[in-house]
Amino acid sequence: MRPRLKDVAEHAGVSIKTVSNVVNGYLHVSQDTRARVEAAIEELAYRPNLSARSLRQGRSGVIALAVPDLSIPYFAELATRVIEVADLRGWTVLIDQTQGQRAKELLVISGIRAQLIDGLLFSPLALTPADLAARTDQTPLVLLGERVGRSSLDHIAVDNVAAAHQATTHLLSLGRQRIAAIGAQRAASAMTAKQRLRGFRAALTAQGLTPHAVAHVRDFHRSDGAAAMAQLLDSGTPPDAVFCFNDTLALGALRTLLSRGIRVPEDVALIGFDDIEDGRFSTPTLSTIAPDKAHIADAAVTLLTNRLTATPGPPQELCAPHRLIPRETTAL
Amino acid sequence: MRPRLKDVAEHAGVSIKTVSNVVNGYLHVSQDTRARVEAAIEELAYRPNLSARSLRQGRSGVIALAVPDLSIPYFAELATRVIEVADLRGWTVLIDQTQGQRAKELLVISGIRAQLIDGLLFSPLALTPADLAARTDQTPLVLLGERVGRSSLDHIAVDNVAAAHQATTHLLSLGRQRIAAIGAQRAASAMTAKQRLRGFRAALTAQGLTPHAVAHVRDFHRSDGAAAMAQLLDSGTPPDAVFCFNDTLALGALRTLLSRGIRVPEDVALIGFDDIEDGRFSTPTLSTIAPDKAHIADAAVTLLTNRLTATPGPPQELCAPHRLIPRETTAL
DNA sequence: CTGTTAGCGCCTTCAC
DNA sequence: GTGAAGGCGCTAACAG
Repeated sequence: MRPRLKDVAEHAGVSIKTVSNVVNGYLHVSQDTRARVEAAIEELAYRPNLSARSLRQGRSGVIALAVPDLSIPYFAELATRVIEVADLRGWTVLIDQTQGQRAKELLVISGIRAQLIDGLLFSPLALTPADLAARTDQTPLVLLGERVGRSSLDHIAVDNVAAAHQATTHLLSLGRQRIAAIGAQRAASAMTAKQRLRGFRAALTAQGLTPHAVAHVRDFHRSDGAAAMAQLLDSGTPPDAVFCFNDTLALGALRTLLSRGIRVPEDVALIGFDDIEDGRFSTPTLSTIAPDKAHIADAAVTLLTNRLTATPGPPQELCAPHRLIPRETTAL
Repeated sequence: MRPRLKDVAEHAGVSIKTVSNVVNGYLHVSQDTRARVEAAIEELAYRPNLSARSLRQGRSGVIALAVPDLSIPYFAELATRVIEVADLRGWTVLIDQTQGQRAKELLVISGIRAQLIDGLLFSPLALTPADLAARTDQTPLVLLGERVGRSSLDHIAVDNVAAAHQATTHLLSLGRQRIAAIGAQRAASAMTAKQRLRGFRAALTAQGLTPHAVAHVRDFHRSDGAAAMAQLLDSGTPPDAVFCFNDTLALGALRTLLSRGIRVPEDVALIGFDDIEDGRFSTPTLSTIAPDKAHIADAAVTLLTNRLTATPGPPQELCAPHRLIPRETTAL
């Protein structure tokens, strides 16, 4: 049996409360008593029962991070940051993977982890505004990535329209004219793809151009990018530049181009989005838009912390910085 | 205030026990009563308090997965699998990142999460056998990856020596003679590197050869692989084949080779270890040893589940399957 | 500065 | 098939 507070108290010859005071770092304990209690804790290898503490205090110190899939580099890198930041602030992070499936995403916001988690960081893919609006669970929630409709929820994301505009403008600055996009999605909930597509179109329109082509994908995976690029190449005039809506799509597209002997960037320039580690070591290295992931993670945890401690205020919509990182796939 | 079991009971006009029976799916509840209770649960949006349940039952349904860093693709892919498998068996997974730092790894096995987690899956990097032997916490623990000394702990890993032998033999089968390794590590705790080095040496010795070179690295990151390859190329005769102790090292090495105009595999053949997604889309695609990650994740969760439910038996040492996947970096 | 008491919400035991 | 009572281990409130 694990030792309890009571056991430590008996062992040290003090009351339960005193042990509790020592464990929780309260000040008003004499040097001598403290030392005796600490010795008893050490000797019995006492560890506080976090379930009991959580029940008593009404908070567990655990938050959940719900993402589509950790094997997607962007989410893995984001999770890394979130866990780091959370750890610094004394939170423990539990991970839920939704695979972007609406059923699983609904479960995540249904309060399935009631009183196990104090708050939830959530990057939804399939939820509709109605789904979020219909939520009854009261667990504080912060959305990462696109706002899902006009939800009145805390939220942190990059400005996708502006970033996509910037990526496209970068391709235009190379003198390219036949600019295609890879990554459009038909689902009504695919806000990220829609916003990046909007920025892409706007940048072209500003120069009096129209998209050379817009390839749709199912997911943002390498294989989708590879297939989409193959399709672009097989149907009519090839593009001379492509904006891929994320880096994994771009790396898949790059693979297709190189395997067909098409030179990058000479024949086709390429830019992605996310700045994942892979793109810094591909050949050629991948130009990209880098969202400030550390900022996103930090802001997300901060928003949640505020919801849990500060007075309730209106939902916050924060915008994380991003920057263009030109690399070899757009080097002249 | 969140509704409690008692509130639901009053609302439905039954006792607490009956509601509890419904919530926990017990059978002996009449159809009618069950329906009334379910309606009340729905109406009040009742969710069981998991902290209270956990305190009462002595188990939380949460396990921890402790890995060095989720932004390392191998661990991200492993975590994905672990979370999936755990979810299927009703476990929730919480992640601890150690950065391979001994202090953090010690914290992980110190029982810091006592009674919050029911068990721990742990992939240590820096711990010594003595550290593990000195552990006092009783939380069931399963080690992933190399055995740390002769610890009597549950454990699942691939046979690194055999796998490294196989990778090296594959390079030899191409007729290469000047075969180098990248990934040796000096730390006494670096069991993975030591075992792969052993398999590498053994395969060469079996053919009457000696290593052309053995490059040491600090971490198994792309940048370490790139730097190590640069060093190999700058010091004497270049190798004609290289076994990198993991895929990220190999992708870093590949970057260095290609950026110097060295042809892969014509001039230098390359093989990695882990079979991460990136290697399937690099140009050229990366030959590798693929550990069966799904098997590892499944076995790990199974070992832990057994510890938590079955009678205590001797620690199990399981070996996960692996296979050689030849791709373009070793294609003749 | 230290001790006592009550109760967080749930599930299990024992009645009925 | 359902109801009542007690306690899991902890901390807050209140004494002393």
